[in-house]
Amino acid sequence: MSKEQRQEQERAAMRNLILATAGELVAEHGIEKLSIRKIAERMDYSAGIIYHYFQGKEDIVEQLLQQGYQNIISGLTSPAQQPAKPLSADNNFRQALTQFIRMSIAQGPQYRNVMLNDSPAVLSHTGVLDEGASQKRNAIGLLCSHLRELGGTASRNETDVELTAQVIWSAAFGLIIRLSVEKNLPEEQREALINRHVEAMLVVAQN
Amino acid sequence: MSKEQRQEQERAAMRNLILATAGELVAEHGIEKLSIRKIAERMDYSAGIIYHYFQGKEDIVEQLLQQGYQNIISGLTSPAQQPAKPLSADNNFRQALTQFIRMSIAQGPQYRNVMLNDSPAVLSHTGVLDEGASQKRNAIGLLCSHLRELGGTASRNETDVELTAQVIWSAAFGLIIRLSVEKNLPEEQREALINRHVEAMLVVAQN
Amino acid sequence: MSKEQRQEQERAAMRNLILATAGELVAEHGIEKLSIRKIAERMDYSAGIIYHYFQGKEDIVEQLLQQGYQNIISGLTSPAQQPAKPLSADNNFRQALTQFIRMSIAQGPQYRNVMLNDSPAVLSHTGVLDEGASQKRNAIGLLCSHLRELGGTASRNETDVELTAQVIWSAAFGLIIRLSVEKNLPEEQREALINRHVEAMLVVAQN
Amino acid sequence: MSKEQRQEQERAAMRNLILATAGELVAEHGIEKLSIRKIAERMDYSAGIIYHYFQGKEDIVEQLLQQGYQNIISGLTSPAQQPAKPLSADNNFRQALTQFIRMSIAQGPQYRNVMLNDSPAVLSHTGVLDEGASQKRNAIGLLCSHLRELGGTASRNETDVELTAQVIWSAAFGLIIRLSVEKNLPEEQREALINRHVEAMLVVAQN
DNA sequence: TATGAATGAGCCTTCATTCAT
DNA sequence: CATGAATGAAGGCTCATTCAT
Repeated sequence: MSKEQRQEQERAAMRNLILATAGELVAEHGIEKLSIRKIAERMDYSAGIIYHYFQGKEDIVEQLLQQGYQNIISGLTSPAQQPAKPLSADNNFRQALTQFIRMSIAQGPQYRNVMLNDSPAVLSHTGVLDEGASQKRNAIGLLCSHLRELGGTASRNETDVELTAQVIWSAAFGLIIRLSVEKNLPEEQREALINRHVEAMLVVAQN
Repeated sequence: MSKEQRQEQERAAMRNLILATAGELVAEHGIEKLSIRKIAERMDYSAGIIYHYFQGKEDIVEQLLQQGYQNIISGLTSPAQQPAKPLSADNNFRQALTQFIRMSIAQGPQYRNVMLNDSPAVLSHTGVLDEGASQKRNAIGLLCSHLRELGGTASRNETDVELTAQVIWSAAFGLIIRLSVEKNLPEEQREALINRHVEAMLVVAQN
Repeated sequence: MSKEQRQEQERAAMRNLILATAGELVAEHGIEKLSIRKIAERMDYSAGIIYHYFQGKEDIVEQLLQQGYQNIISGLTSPAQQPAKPLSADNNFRQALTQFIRMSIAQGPQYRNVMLNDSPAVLSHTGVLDEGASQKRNAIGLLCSHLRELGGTASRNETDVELTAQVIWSAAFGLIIRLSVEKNLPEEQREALINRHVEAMLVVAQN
Repeated sequence: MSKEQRQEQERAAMRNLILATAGELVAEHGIEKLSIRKIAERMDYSAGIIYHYFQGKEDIVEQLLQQGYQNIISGLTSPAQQPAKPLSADNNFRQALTQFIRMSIAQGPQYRNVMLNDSPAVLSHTGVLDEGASQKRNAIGLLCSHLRELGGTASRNETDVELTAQVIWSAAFGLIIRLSVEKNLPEEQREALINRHVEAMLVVAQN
């Protein structure tokens, strides 16, 4: 058993090494330029060996996207779940949204790769606009909680809350993508935009 | 002259056919998979002939993007410039924003190709987040006008107005992209999201 | 008749234009890079028309070489045949050889193209080393005359004179080619080499 | 180790096979017509494999030239350095020059490829006409030694000796190239020309 | 006479993938 | 487990040549 376990572990380690290396290359040159050979070359392995650990290039790309998705998800939810010190509802919202934006930007190019991918397989993990998303997506669910906490929600039914959360989420998404596309903006302008965005969304949330 | 005209026309027709075919392929498999050979194959022509009409692949891609860009631009400005009957400021804003969203969506995949392209050449036409964008981008400039009209602007300086316009623009951008990625949403949900978005942005604009 | 003549003349003019243009291109980029399209482009004609005047690329190249050969030949013989003022036999030889070298260099790249071409067709015009060349090649014949004039020939039979002429000719040829290959030599060095060469060959001729 | 060695050897063998095949093709159709595909085709391999052994076409051509260059160099220097039995200065010169000519001719087409190549990279190894070449080129240096030994040098300064060596070298070069271009000369004529050339150059050297 | 459309072959190169070892 | 040889397809591009007009 010990032997089998070790083998299993080594296999997993190799798979991770491959994925990590692939990730680096994607980050550097974009997913379209990714090639098995380049992965192997950077790992100082031969190209053939990769086929012992993955079925082919598609397999690797798929795993990469899923992994990317998990990073994104975990990056989003964990901090929000731990508001070290409960602040006012306003500030809770501000902090959660800001963190959402900053964490997403921090993901780098992977965020774009994942969130702009429209293959059904990926979308089943990343879709947020369908009715009922608040149940399936932590991010939307969390936003709904914030909205309820902020009170302007008295007159709203559940559907309305969810729609508002989706609108806020996609607004943030737009800013994140835009900042990633217009990648040469001065730091100050980026900050100003994020701040103005958060304030604007707070107004939406309160209304 | 008639002859020359006909020739010129045929030449233009061929160029358009090539661009259209390229457009199809891009819509189907993404711009990265576009290849001269595939264009020719789908047109039932030999690959070489394409070099009679374009200088190379780059040329084609560029034309494709510019064409896309021009559609987008014209889609944006013209309707807003013709508010058939001046309505209330509120409704003006609602209508302009809704049209902006719908027109962008109507562009189809080309909108994504253009607006997510981060090459400097394209960005010089599509960038909207830098300081001073209200002077260079009709869309931002128009939004600024709307914001001033809506009054909540009393306390705002010019910079603030621009920032708000940029925040609203990128929020709409996020929704548009999201709707294009999550392309299988039910019609009703799409409508609900757009409506909720417009109302939310109105609140932002008035505030 | 007048009409036919005119046509014939125009046809010849066009052929010459094509050959001249091809010659330019060869001089600029080497014969290997010559292409029908580039000829046509530089002439501001379409590529197809060239096939009205020549059978194909090979045809053009062949004509070009022959023309080049004729330039070379005419360059060589005419000045030597007109020693304006008869000098001493020594100086006659010096002048003839120097002119041979300078004229050949003046031909530019065409000299190399022609004289290094080893196709039978070209060789039948440019070969100088076979027995009896003094009868068929003006250059060798002329050198033989000079050798006889210079006297050291008393002890030589005809074959020996021809061999000596061929040795001198190929020695000059070697210098010419070398100067064309080592194209960045300082002017002074070139002159020094030519002078030393001529003096050396004079010694050979006198001996 | 045995295994590694074998692999290394096989790799080298393949590289040599490629270079040899390339050499054949160059000899047959000239270096300008050389193509990766043709090399592979003649080897009964696929074109791609060649990129396992060489970085690209340029790499192959370079190796080919260097190989040719080294053959030429080694052919030149070694015999001259081993005058088995010191003969008279006259005969030393005769033997050295004859060997130089015969060895160069023995190189076959490669000699032409190398010595007529005017790219700076190659010229830096093959240039012989610049001032000071006697220090950098064994062939010229050796000729200078011979010239000094032959005595006629009393009245010559160093520059003059070098120039004479260069003139003799380029004369031999001319004969070599000419014999390679006029490749169908009868054997006897070739021999007669070489002999006459050597005698003529001896006169130059002695004078 | 002259054009421009069109083709098919060829070029160099990269790549995913397979396989014997 | 790991390698390196090998292939076949694909990609961008240039070219000689043909042909209808």
